[in-house]
Amino acid sequence: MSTTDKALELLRLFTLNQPEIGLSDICRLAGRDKATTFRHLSALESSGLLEQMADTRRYRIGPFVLRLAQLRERSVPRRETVRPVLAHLAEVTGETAHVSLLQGGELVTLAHHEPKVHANRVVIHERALPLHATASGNAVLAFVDAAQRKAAGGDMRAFTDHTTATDEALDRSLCEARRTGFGVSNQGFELGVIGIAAPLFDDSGCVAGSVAVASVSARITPELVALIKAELQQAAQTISESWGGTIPATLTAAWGVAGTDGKDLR
Amino acid sequence: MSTTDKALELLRLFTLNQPEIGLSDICRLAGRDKATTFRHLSALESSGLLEQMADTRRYRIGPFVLRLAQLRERSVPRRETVRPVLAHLAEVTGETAHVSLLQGGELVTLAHHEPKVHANRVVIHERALPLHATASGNAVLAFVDAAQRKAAGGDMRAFTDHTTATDEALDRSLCEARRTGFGVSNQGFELGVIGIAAPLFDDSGCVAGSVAVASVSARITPELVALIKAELQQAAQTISESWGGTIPATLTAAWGVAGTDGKDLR
DNA sequence: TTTTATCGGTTTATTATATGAACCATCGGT
DNA sequence: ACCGATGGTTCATATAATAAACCGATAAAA
Repeated sequence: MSTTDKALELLRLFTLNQPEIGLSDICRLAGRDKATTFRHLSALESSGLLEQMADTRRYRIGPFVLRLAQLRERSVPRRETVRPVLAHLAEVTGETAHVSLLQGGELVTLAHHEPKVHANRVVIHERALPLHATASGNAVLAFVDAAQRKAAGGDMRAFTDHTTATDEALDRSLCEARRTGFGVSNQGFELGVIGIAAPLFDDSGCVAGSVAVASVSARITPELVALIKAELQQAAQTISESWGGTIPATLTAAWGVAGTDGKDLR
Repeated sequence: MSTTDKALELLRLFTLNQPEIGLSDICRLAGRDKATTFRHLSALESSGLLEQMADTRRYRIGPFVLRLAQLRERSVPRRETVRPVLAHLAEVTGETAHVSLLQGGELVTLAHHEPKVHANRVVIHERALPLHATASGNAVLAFVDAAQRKAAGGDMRAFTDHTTATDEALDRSLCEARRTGFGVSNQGFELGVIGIAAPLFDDSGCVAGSVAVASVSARITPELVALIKAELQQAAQTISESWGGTIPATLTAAWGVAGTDGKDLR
């Protein structure tokens, strides 16, 4: 591991709970020598990545990161960060993958990718997705606050016989989504289509959208569901990170324990 | 210079005009060896400060900066970053210093600092400052867009005989502010008080407020004005940087040529 | 087709830099 | 005065950074 790596690792020690840390604490947390750590900190400080408070001598994240973040936000469109992830998702699952963004209470599709392997595949519409009837919508609703959840309950049109068109049915579905960490829609939006979705988070710390795989129901097997869920986890992780967000601990926990329990889907 | 410094310097090469750079270009821009630069870039990439685009192999600012920036914004209140700067400003000039924020067309005082040396000093009011009549207001107005400038022209109350209370007078004053890089109010808000102010910029790239020194007019000398201007330059630089902004080139140029021309103030 | 130039990346002997035990100065509490 | 923290510094030693040369791929030029 290079010295630069070691120095940059120190940045990870700063968190919302502990945004300012002194030299000795940093040494303890990093398990490193004091002289070395001091040099690392000095380097980070001289670059503006860290700054030292004059009075307490503690260190905290410096102003330079703001400039870098601004540059990142202006130069890297979200659609582009998502594209390679969707391509991978579609390829390994053999199904259609898409990412949607929660904008003003609506779920709009940001990008999608269709697999090459199958002749019959799910085609993504460009209009807004109904929150109550889709896997993506459920994945998002399961993690928004009560106000937004309630707002979504206003218009619950039944697209098929399977649509969760009542408040009770939707609540059950969301509860399940929170338990497993995935939103699922078994032909609730379109007959013959099963969707599985994971929520996405951005730098605001809130749900920003979802990544989903829409499969042809005839092809679904427990193994495929397990594969899709595993890949969705990975994809949600990657995309959220590239948006400056983090997957909440409750969600990773849900993913951890849920395992491969897609037997009841068939 | 440490290796970490050298690696982190590379981050400065990325700009809005050139947000993505390839290895060879980075070498040229930094004037460094290719192998070395590659190692530096790899280190920055593995930490998430940079990322490499899979297709073009070029590098750009990575997602990790978003997390750091979020942390910075949440944990470092603007008032606190300003306090030590104001203390220094008040001490070396012997006059009252304050920072104001442009919020919704109003100029509100964020923090102020009074010197110990003088018995008679300027006391800062807590209510919003009039944009047309104060040095702070002029410093800000000189760098906002036409729409905001026009909006400020709506209410131009005359606080003293010296207030720039007409559109023409204000325009002249703003023109002068753009030329010298400082907003000045000679007893325009309060009799016996001369204010000198410099604009502040944040990560949005726009004027975010101003830093100002309010002096008792009886004490003003050309030397004091020169000192105040020099210190204000420094302060504006420091504060803007800590807010993720940069002083525009036009402003540094104005500061550069204007020099010490406070003779007409007395 | 061959040639040439450029790209991103890798190897390796040499050299400069990072490392950490011991040390210093300072502070707050007993 | 002492004790145990703190942040910071020194210097012989060990380790990691360096840069010339090299590799393979790609693309335009001859």
